[in-house]
Amino acid sequence: MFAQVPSNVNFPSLEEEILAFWKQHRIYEQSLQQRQDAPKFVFYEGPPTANGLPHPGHCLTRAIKDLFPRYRTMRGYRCDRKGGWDTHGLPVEVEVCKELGIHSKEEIEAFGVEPFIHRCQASVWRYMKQWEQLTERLGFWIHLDEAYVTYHQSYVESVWWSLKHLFDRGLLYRGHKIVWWWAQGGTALSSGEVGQGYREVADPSVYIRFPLVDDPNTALLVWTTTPWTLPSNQFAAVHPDLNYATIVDEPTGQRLIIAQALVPTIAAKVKRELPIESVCRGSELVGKRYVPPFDFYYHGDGTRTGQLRDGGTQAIAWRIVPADFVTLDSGTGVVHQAPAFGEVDYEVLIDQQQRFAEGQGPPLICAVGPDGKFNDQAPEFQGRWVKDCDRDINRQLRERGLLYHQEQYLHDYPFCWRAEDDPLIQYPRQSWFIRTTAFKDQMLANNQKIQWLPEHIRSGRFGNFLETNVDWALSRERYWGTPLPIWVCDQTGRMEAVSSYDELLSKPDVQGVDAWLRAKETHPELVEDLKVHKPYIDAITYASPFAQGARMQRVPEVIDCWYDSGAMPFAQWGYPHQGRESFQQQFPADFISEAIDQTRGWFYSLLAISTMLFGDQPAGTQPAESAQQTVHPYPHPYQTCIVLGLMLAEWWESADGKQRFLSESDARELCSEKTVHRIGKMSKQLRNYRSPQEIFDVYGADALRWYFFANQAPWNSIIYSEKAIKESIPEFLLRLWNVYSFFVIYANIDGFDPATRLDGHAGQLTDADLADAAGWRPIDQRGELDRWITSELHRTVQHVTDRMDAYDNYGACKQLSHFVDALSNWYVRRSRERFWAAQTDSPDKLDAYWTLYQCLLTTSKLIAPFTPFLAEAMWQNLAGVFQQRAVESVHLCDYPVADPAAIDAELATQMALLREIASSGLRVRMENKLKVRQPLSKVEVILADDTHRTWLEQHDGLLREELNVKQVEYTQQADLYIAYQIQPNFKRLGPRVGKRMPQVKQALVSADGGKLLAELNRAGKVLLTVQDQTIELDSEDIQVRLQAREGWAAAQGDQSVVVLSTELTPELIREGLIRDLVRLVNERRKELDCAFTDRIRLGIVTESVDLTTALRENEAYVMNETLAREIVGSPLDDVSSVQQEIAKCPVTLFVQILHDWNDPSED
RNA sequence: GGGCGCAUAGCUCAGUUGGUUAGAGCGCGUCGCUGAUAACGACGAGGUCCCAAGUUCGACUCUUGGUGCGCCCA
Repeated sequence: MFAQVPSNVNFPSLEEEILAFWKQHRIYEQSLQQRQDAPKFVFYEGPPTANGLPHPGHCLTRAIKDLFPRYRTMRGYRCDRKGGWDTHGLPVEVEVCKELGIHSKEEIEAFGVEPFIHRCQASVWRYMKQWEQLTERLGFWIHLDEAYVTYHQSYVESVWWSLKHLFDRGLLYRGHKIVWWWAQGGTALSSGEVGQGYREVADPSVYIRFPLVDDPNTALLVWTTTPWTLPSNQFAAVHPDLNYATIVDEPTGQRLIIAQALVPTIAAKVKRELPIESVCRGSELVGKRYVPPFDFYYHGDGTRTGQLRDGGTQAIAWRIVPADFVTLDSGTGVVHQAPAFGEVDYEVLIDQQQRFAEGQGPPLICAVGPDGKFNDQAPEFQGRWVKDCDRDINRQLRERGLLYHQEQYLHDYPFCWRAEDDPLIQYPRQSWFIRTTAFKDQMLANNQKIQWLPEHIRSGRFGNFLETNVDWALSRERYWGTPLPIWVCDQTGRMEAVSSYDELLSKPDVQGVDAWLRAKETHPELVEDLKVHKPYIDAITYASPFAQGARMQRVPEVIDCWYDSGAMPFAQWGYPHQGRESFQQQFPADFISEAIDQTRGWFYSLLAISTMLFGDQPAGTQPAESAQQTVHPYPHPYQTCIVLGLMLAEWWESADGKQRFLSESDARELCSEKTVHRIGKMSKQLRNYRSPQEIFDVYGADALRWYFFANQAPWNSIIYSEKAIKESIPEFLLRLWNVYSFFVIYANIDGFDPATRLDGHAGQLTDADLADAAGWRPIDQRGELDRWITSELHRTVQHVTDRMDAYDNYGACKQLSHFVDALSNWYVRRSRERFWAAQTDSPDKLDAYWTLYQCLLTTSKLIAPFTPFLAEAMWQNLAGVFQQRAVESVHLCDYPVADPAAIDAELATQMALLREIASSGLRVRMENKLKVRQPLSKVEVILADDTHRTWLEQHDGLLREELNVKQVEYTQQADLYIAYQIQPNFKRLGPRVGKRMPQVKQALVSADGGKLLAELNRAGKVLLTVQDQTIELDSEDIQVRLQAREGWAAAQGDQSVVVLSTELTPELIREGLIRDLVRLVNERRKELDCAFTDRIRLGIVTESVDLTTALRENEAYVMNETLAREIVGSPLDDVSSVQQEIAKCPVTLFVQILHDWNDPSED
């Protein structure tokens, strides 16, 4: 016997039971164990950070990350799933700072770097519990207890190894980077932080004259909103392809050079005519020298020249340079360049430097200190905050006649998000870079080979990003991160990289290890991993190999935590210091997935690091002896990447936006005014989404998973809609559950127990496993309906595996839904009579049970990767009857394989046609208000073609039942009911008739369809004359449409027209009354909570003669349908009655349950 | 400002190498079914397939140019 299935199933509590079962029986571990020697399917976990709470977006990534490994495991692969945690970086530091109530780096240093990083290390585990709970509850199978952790010593040392590798090959170098700098706090801000702090402010907008050296009465006119950068001016940039005008400023007689297109704009600003004297191309201006507004640098270097690489000499600075970024959107078309304070300006400087021989080019000049105050190179302003000097600078320029025009300029400018009054400035900082640009071609080649989903990522967002690659700015001037493993000689400045802690300790005359030892003594609880972190690692010095008596000291920086995560393919194993074999086996990954925001994050860091370490090397790079690597063929380190869309929140808010509701019904109930439906970003502050835990508790993890998988392609953005999640229950989960429950109810009633019908091993309960069971017949011996649903099942298996092999979960889910619908709404619906049949062991009934049983077992395997809980619940019961003889869990089964022999395409077509006819029939009934309970004498069907007619005639039993008619006739007199409309088969004829298509169409449509078809049937072809040319058409060249004629109770489908006989005889009417009666009695049975098998006594009191007659004629039928042992025409004593109406006549029903009836064999 | 993506029913989305009647689910309405039943079925209303031009016998689909929205980057 199967366990009873509750009809009001509670999925969340069911799931909790399944979780306990998996844990107790170690199903996940077993699923790996039994694939011990199978081919690998490699999955990489993109590490989340556990110092924030998991939110719904993480559920999506974790669900997708679970789906494909589960699927591949069932398909016969071994898929190890090692977890991972990202633990370094600024967000962790910020969290700790919040906790301590401090902000700036000074405050951190005052607090002490040592206790600070202790807190960072503790903080990264703050929400560990919640993450573990979410992971488990969602059904995400992954080894969290063996997860890699980016701060672990072994991980850090792997990263060190890779950096040493790059350093030794000259790919890791020190340079400058222009950063958004919080001068008061002494720190750079990430772009995210900068983005938070934009505010609209009014800045001075000034137009300054830069007189030409050769022609002091002519000046470049430049525009800036940051006068304080003028003392650090190095160049003026023009666009080489723009036209520049020399204009005369009449009051002074001075000439000015500006972009020709901007002359009217400038003229409007100064409110006077600016006559153009001459025009030239920007390229003609390039190289001209000018006098900068301040001579802090100019007085020493103004005439200095340097050797150019391709011969000749040139002034190192204060001349016009070409630049493509110059636009006509604002300013004058001549752009002031202060490379210290702007990224593009800095690139101009680098370009210029590269034109000169080594050491001859322009240096970076910068009159401002890291504190944001002018330094000693601008003595006049020294010690003053730069922004405070704007006014004085302007006044001075005006006095010197250089300020041509001044106004106010409103624009967005970033301020520090932690100190609102502090404007940020762009500022050059020394930084370490990885020369990724040298690998651009290799990265592009690697990228070409990656299977991106969606595909456009390859040449789109990701490809473009690679095309515009700039060197990776690796270092961070922070505290909690992987320390940059480079030690520098305090005398020569020469450097070397170190690849492990042991290597460091083996250096000559190592000192400073005691810093860690002392810390460990005072805090024995400190984890050993901290010794490779700041400040302990900074304390370690050793004797320099470069100079006698010199010491090697580590550089102060830590690295970008994106590098950590990108190093995970090898660092998760501690490679190459350990885990060499694991790395070899688990590289590259077959599959990874994250959301689209990782394009420039993890997807890039993985690809860049892997390409540099394990890819082809660009010509000219020196292989490092220390790290000979095997070159792996592309793609690596991942072959397939699903790029998930963003997850959005849905909520309702009041017109003023003050009240927010998470569901429409709440909004209606709780808000008096009209509410607005909103879709937007998830926001912790707005609290515009429910926590995943709430969703699990109310709807369950399967509902959430199915919603994610089945509702849209994964790369589309997805709305975290509670309503839609809720709806996935009736749409799929409950529909399948009902079929399953139906099966169990009747199997138990009839005592259909597969376990008693089969001896020995039952295994995975495949067709082959069940073939020896008593009463089991091969599919081809079963009835049409059984063969049809089996064919549908195998077709579904085929399509689902095809889709899943292509990483298309959405397509796979559609197939699954379609199958469950067919199973529920056609197979079970049309088979009900067979399950109710009295004889419990007729071959037909057993066929029905075996067929449905096998469909359900296979479905539970098919859905196992998608909705693992429901799949397991079904398996535990359906296979559970075999106890130890069957596989313990559906997740230990192989994924079903389609048997092509079981797929019957013709039968599928025929059944589809049958369903179309049934559907049309129901429609005619409705249009003519003939309810289905009223039997009708006849339905006539006209087919568009006769191919399947014989089959249909043989299977009209289904139609008779479904449509409740006595007779189905495939009529010969089609012309009476329908007209044929002939259309060309455009796809087929298009290439043949081309431009004549409109005429062909006209000819066909206006022809007599009936005649044309008759001719076609007779001769196999017809001739059509169009524009004096004859075209021969065969039956495939045309499409036939049927059109029901007016005046009949008819409905048309694609392939058929159904005509209903609406004539009602008294006999038919009486039969209809009986069907009504049966329904009312059964409704009463239900009210009385009858068991399915309870027998009753029935009393019927009515004055309707028709009904009484009908009852007399159909007594046996009524008794059978209602399980009545006796029917009387009078009230039953002590039995409560119900008052009903049949055909507008009052009827009183008495239903008495016969509890003493206990012999099921009697019927 | 640049890159990428999206735009189809009230909502969320499909739409397969261009083929002439553009679909699904939900929602809404009507009707029906009823021992799977807090399910289910049928039908209906609802579409300038964002706009414009082009290519073509034929464009939701291809090309170009716009408009709007989103994301990433500046």
